[in-house]
Amino acid sequence: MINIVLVDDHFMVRDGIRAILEEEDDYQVVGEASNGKDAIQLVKSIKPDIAICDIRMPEMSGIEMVQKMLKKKLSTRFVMLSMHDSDEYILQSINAGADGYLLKGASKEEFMKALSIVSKGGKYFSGDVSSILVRKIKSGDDVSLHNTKSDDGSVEEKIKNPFDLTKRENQILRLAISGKTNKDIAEELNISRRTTEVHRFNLMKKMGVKNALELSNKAREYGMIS
Amino acid sequence: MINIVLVDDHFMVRDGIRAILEEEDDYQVVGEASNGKDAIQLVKSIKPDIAICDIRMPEMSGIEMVQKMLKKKLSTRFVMLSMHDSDEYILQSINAGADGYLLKGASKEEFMKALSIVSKGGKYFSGDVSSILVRKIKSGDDVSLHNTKSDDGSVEEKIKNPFDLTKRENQILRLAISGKTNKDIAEELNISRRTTEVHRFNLMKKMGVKNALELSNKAREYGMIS
DNA sequence: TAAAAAATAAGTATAAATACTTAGTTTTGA
DNA sequence: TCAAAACTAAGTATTTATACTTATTTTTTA
Repeated sequence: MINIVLVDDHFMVRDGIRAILEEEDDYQVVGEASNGKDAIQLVKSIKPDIAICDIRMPEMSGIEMVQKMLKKKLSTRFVMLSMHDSDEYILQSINAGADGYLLKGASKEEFMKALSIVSKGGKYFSGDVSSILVRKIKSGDDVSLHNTKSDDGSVEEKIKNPFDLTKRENQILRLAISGKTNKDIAEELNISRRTTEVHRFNLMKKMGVKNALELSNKAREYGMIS
Repeated sequence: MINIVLVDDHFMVRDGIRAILEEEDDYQVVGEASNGKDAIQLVKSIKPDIAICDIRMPEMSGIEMVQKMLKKKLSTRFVMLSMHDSDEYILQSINAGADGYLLKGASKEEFMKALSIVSKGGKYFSGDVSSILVRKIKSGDDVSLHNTKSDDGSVEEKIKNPFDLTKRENQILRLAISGKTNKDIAEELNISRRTTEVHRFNLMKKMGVKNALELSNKAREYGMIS
């Protein structure tokens, strides 16, 4: 019997997965959580074989959650669920140490296959993940698969911040994306307009974009906002 | 017995709702569809009491679907499901003629309450809908609750196009939002940069925004893109 | 506490966006 | 078919963004 915990803020999704798993003899749902914090407590106490986790959740993302849990060296394996077939989510999930990545629109068959593989110690990532990895590696990005265990806490920062933006840059990114001009931002942060311009220039360079719209789109693509 | 059809591209959500409804004696799921086109055929042929529809779906949005179906004067009532607590989705749903609006994160209790009300001929909209309506009305927006039945096909246009943008303006909106400059757009469309500028100026005025980022944000907010 | 990183802000230039107006041409729908 | 709407594109002016560099001060952290 494989024990499973469900982590998703949408009860309908949890119920859906539960319904599927209840039809299977080898699996049982032993717990549910609707947010990352509860999930951490739950997984620590009941130590399921697999935790199926939504990526986008209020407060703490599924990816953050997985990282935090893997630091605790639990035997639980993590399968991420996502609405989005996003390169970056898949990469972040791999880097965070997840053992699987599934789209919510996946078929029941794919879903069960993934659970079967992961429960046996394998890894399953939906979509054409290998092509994503190849593309990323070709583009020169460092797709290091060093699973967690970084002796410092730097991974955490990295995940939320794929481009190594500083605190100020992040702040200005958000304001810029909301439609504020450098002048507006400068006033809001009580700094010079020129300073704002420099921060914006730097963060755009870091993210490899050439105007504010691309910045907005890339930030969205990489899940850096909302 | 209340017959229900589920329309959602995520099978897990469909299964979740099915699981909830199977616990209830008064409800039964008589059909499922994963896209708008299939749903229209399904609803036409089996005429359920209620169709529970996701808003965001590939090809045809749930809102579009509801409009098309209401033109056919079916007795089926529509409850919209959405991940987003968006003013505009709620308004669009009301305008399209939906009888209910629920968030996917709603509790089982709220969900059942909504179905009960709608099945009895009432309307249920989750969240503080009244405050949204008040706010919209105060802001001078025309929140006309004329349910469908417009003798012409104009409603359809309106829903997708809350700001009465022309075809060209819409085209340029999309390109502008993707990060293209007026020059890029002009080249792509084989028109003068000045023409592009005019179109952009006009559409920004129509949408009441003062820069490209606000344009992007508003277009997203109003579900005009992806 | 010294070195690295981050934040600050100026200079200089160019490109692009924004804010309109006017006006000719083409499409379209009643 | 003919008026309205849409598309086209020019003029003019101002503001803002982009693309850097250099350099000082402040904050972090090893």
